[in-house]
Amino acid sequence: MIQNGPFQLDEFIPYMLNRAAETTSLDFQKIYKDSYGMLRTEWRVLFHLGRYGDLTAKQICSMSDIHKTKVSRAVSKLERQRFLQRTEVPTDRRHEVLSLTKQGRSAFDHLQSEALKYNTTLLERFTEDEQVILRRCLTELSKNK
Amino acid sequence: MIQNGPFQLDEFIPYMLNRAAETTSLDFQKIYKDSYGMLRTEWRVLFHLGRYGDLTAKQICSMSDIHKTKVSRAVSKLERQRFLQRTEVPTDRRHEVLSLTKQGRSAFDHLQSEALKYNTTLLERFTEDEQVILRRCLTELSKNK
DNA sequence: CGTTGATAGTTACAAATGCAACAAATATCC
DNA sequence: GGATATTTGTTGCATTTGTAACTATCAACG
Repeated sequence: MIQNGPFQLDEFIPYMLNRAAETTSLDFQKIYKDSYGMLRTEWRVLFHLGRYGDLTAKQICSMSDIHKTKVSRAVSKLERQRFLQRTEVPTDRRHEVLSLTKQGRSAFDHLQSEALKYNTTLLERFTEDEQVILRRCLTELSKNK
Repeated sequence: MIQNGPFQLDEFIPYMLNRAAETTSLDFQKIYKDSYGMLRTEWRVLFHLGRYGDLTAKQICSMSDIHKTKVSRAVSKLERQRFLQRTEVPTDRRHEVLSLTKQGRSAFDHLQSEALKYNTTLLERFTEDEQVILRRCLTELSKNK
């Protein structure tokens, strides 16, 4: 009952990307969810702060393309759980610089090493050349033309 | 304030996959949302039926890894909008075979050609070899180990 | 100044989702 | 046959999300 034509659903790139993203994200989610009760957005905010240093919410939004309401809520929860703290910028009180607490830094260090391990298991199925191409394609596809 | 070490957040595969998936899915979503008021899951269910012919909800779940409650709700809405119809299987009345109506087939034909066009614009940035590798990687990464 | 417009971030409300419990039909095993 | 388990699909409820409206601060321009 397979239809004819050149197009195949299983080769539709947005669909393939979604499946791969869901499979790998849900898999890795177990780690930060079980260890720290974090949701995906919280993990990403933590990771941006750990990776790039202190940032404002706005900067995280721009870098990640996560919507500002999601970032706002993730920041609130991470603050409540003492993973980060806010500091008002005196020169412009609309901004708040976010920085990891000691506890947040420790969680990041742990999760970063877990992420590294997980990334390695994902990539070891591919050759070095394939890994380079995959990364290039994904970076390209993330750009909104 | 960039940290040291081999690992880079922007090379974390689940993160890169999610960004690429969101960018492309939201982009293509405009088409089926504006034309038919469909949500992502509804579009996917429609596409499975159009591509693979009549299926039960269970089969769609297995093929797509979409949760059965999401499929159940998408099927209800597609039925309400007359894009598909259910037929009880006499030999096993737990199953219901889903099939596209004339209207559902017409929507599928339209959206399939739009999807083909969109897919082409996504892939034309890459060489033939890169496309093959990308597809292989995504298929591989969709498997749960 | 003072009005207007832009920016950072929060919140209210409706919609979508995930989980667990559920109903109904069938399969299994004694 | 009959108790129990399994499968298919739906529903209730709590959580998460998206949109739009909102507050508060700053910028621009007369």
